[in-house]
Amino acid sequence: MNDQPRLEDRITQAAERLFAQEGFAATGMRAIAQLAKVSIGAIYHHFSGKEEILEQIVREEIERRQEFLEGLRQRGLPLKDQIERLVKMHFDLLQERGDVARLFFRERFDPSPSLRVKIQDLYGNVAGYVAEIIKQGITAGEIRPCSPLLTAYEMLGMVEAVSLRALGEDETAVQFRNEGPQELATSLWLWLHIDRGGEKAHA
Amino acid sequence: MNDQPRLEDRITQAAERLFAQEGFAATGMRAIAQLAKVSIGAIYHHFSGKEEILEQIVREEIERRQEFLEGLRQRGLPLKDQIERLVKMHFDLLQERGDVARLFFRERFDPSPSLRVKIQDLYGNVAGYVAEIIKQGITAGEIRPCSPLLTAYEMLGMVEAVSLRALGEDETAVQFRNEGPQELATSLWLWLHIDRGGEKAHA
Amino acid sequence: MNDQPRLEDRITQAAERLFAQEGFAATGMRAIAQLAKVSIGAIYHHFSGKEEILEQIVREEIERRQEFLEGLRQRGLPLKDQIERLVKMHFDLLQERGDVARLFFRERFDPSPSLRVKIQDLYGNVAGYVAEIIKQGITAGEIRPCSPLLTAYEMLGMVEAVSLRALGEDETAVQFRNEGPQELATSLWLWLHIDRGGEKAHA
Amino acid sequence: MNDQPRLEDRITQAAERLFAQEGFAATGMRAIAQLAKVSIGAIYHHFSGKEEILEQIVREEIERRQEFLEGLRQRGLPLKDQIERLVKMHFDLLQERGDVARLFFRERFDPSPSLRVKIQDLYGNVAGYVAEIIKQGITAGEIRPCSPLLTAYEMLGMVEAVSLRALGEDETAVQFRNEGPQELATSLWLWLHIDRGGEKAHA
DNA sequence: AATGAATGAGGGTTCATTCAT
DNA sequence: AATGAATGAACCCTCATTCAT
Repeated sequence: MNDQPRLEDRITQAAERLFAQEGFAATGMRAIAQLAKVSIGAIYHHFSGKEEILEQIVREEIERRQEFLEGLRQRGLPLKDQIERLVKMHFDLLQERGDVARLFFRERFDPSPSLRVKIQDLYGNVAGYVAEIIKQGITAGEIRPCSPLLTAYEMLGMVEAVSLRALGEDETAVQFRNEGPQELATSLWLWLHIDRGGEKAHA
Repeated sequence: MNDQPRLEDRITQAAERLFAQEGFAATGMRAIAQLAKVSIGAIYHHFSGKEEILEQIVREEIERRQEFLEGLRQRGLPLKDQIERLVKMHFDLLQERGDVARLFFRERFDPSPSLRVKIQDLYGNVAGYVAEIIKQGITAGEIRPCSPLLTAYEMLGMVEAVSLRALGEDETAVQFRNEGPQELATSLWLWLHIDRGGEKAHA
Repeated sequence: MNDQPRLEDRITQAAERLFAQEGFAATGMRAIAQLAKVSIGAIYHHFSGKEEILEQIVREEIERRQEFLEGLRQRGLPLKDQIERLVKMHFDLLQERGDVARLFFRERFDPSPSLRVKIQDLYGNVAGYVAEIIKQGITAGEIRPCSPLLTAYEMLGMVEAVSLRALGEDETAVQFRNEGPQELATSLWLWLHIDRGGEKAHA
Repeated sequence: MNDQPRLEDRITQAAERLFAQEGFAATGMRAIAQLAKVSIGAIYHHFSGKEEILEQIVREEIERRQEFLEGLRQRGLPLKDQIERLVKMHFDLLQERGDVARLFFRERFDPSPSLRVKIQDLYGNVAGYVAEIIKQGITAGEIRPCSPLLTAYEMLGMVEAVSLRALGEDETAVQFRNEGPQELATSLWLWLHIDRGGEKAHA
């Protein structure tokens, strides 16, 4: 029975998949128990209820992204590269963990406050980090003056909209998947940075 | 008995509010009936089921936006003004019809295909229209060459991200509500248009 | 709109078909209204409810059979022929009006007393008539002494069991349909009549 | 809590009674739960739905009768005794398990195929067994040549018709209950067997 | 720690019937 | 006579959760 990771992880992994595929509301505890090969009772030994499972998933995802962002920050890369990587992170996460990404997009507007707040925390967290980058860019004279946080939301919104549209299998999705990351990175840089020393911004 | 709008409208209005506040899945027919002051049976007399109520809400919203977009197109405004108005439309819709907006943002990623498809249709519809504007701008030499559809999604994503963050009552939300529309319009124009005749784009 | 028989008949005909095909409980008033091309309200103008429609169907069927039995009685046929015709009547009714026959077999045991009583009346009526024939046969010395009513039920049971098994489309049903009437008539006569004057009963 | 039989049996017993008294379609799960003194949920814990309860009832009844028939066959009784006991079995089952008998008679013609097929299986099973007895009787020269299956249906039909009429409390029912079994056994034997060696069949 | 039988409120939907028109 | 919108109780079933084992 221990041929798998810890029982708690089996539960969150099963739940993650089902929440994303079927929806949080539509996923039953029985389904989670079945997929995790665990008894229903066992779930309630580790979690106080369905919502707590989701909370744990969110918490783990927050940590995962924070680690990524922290790593990015510490590398001291040029601004342009940092932006490029941020964009890439979104696309990669959507490919590797598309289920959970979709789950987040959906539950971000969940009516249950406790849940929504946690997911929006994650979002605010990422936005805050991006805003920080922008602020530094402004200070360094690389980015045109603007409201860092507002601009961060704009950036994230752009990336998300394209990423999400890239999820399907239709022609547009495929195109977006192929061209999206590069196009986004170029667009963003073009939009943010200050054209110095006569270089043509739109060259 | 006719001191209220048509029964069908009372139902959709009640459903709209509840779907947005509680979620589509979490909203019961009984709750809709109660809020609409209608018997459950009456709902089924006008709609084949819960999903059809949502369909109607979506359909109406599509029509509402299409009318707006059509009106915008026919006015023959300068490109910059069109974009400004598009942005404003989003913000206004979020204030006047915040419920339905939230509903759409949430259910856009619902796993139930019938639901998702309907809402994504609305989104694709708007995106298509924006892409059309962009294409015309490119032809007219006012907008830098780019993939119109991808850029449309970027635009909509930017506006949405800011609009959504502007929904709450915290300090940031208030700020976004005040500065957002103008900032977005400026940003977008700055980002899209071609700097001609020696004007400084970032002046 | 009067391109059909009386509205009342349209209703009973539609109901008859649906009751037989779908079951009494499973048939909705809306379905009857639809098939009869009549409004629901109109049905309630002519019948007090669903049960009364069934009652009317039963009543009509009772009359139909009573007419047949009355006609048979008045013809003064030899006993053997009367039995032959009784058997044939069952088979014919099952072919021509199989729906309603099945309906009767089913609802004969319906829990609703008012309904059951009516259908059992029909059955008792037919049994009484058959018992009468048997009694006359005994008096005439053509039929062996026996309890006429009990024997009548035995006879009807035999015929019914074979008729019902003959309803399907499987091999056995087809065989029963082909051989049943003759075999039943022969069997019955063999079973009932007194072997007089040295004729071989089992010849 | 275990002062009663197994919960599953309580459910089938309650359902059996209600199905018979009220009809399968007219019996609600709530009523079953109430009579069985069980929660609705518990029913669904043991059965996949209402139909499965019926299935189980049918299955048990099939087994009960098969055991009886198997026991009868293995006793190696004279043919006449076997028939006598078959008839008696029907009457006894109608007294001891009148509910389920009525249930079967009614639902045998239910339009829902899944239901009908299950019950007709039971019937075909019994008929097949009776046909087997008849076939052996023919081979042994004790029964006149005939189509065994058709004759089996005739036999069962006779017995059933009398049994059913014997169910009520009116005068005829009482009479049938008293005289029926003997009269049926005598009739059947008279009808089936070959008069050998000059005995008078109708003596 | 782990099980899974049991709970019963609530899910969406259908129904026979009523009644204003 | 005829309509069909409206009613709300009842339908079968699923749910998250509890608890004796």
